Amino acid sequence: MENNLEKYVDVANCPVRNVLDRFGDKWSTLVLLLLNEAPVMRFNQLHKAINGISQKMLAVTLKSLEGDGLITRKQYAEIPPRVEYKLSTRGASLLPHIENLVQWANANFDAIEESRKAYNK
Amino acid sequence: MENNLEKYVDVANCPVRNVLDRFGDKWSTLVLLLLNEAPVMRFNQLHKAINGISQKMLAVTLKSLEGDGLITRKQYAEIPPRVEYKLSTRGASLLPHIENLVQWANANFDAIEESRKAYNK
DNA sequence: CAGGATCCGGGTAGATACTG
DNA sequence: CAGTATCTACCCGGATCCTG
Repeated sequence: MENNLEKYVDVANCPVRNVLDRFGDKWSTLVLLLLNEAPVMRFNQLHKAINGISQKMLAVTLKSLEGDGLITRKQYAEIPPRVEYKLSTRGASLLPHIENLVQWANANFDAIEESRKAYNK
Repeated sequence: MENNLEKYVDVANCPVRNVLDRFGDKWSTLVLLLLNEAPVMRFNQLHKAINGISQKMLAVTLKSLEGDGLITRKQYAEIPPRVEYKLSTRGASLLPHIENLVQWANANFDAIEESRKAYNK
């Protein structure tokens, strides 16, 4: 049993953590879910759709997702510039799992809220 | 379509985010995965098993998980004190989804690493 | 339009010391 | 053993301004 747990022990080098950290951040899942609803989206479209995100964080998030190959970025040589983001195959393969979590969260939200209240009372 | 996205828009009041934030943190998933491997675990057992976590953060994480009803805490009136943590039914219902993510992460880790290298070059 | 650069404040994790 | 208390440092995110 002790050995069984070793695989989780080394947080720094854990591949799971390394990957999960990416969409455990504040905005990544949101972007992925949005890109799953539309075929492509532009920067400002995402910016408007995600209430509260700053330009900076959207840019950072998109870069991170692009760097991981979860989304693709297509830039058109036009003026004004146009950039389209879409889910990659890899990103699409991740999405069902995220949606499962979303469903679980929705299904358990009320109960969890009650637990929290009872706990903090 | 615009309306379709509204549900993700309000980050502050989003139930999904509200729930996902809890185990999107640094340690929660790790604790849940560990508690899934053993029937019960004590504080120091977890502390040793999770390399790098501080007492404080373990305590905070356990409280949060207990507050959400994902784990249960059982304290024995002994000296020295003994406290056992175990997965609750609710926590157990969440775990399959986490494990799916873990599998996905493991399956895609190498490819993602390559993407990152290529991207940062 | 799609970002980049910079500056700044607050929260959060970590270290350390202490306790029932 | 199983935590709490306090203090500090750092990082992340937001705001603002600027640009190809």
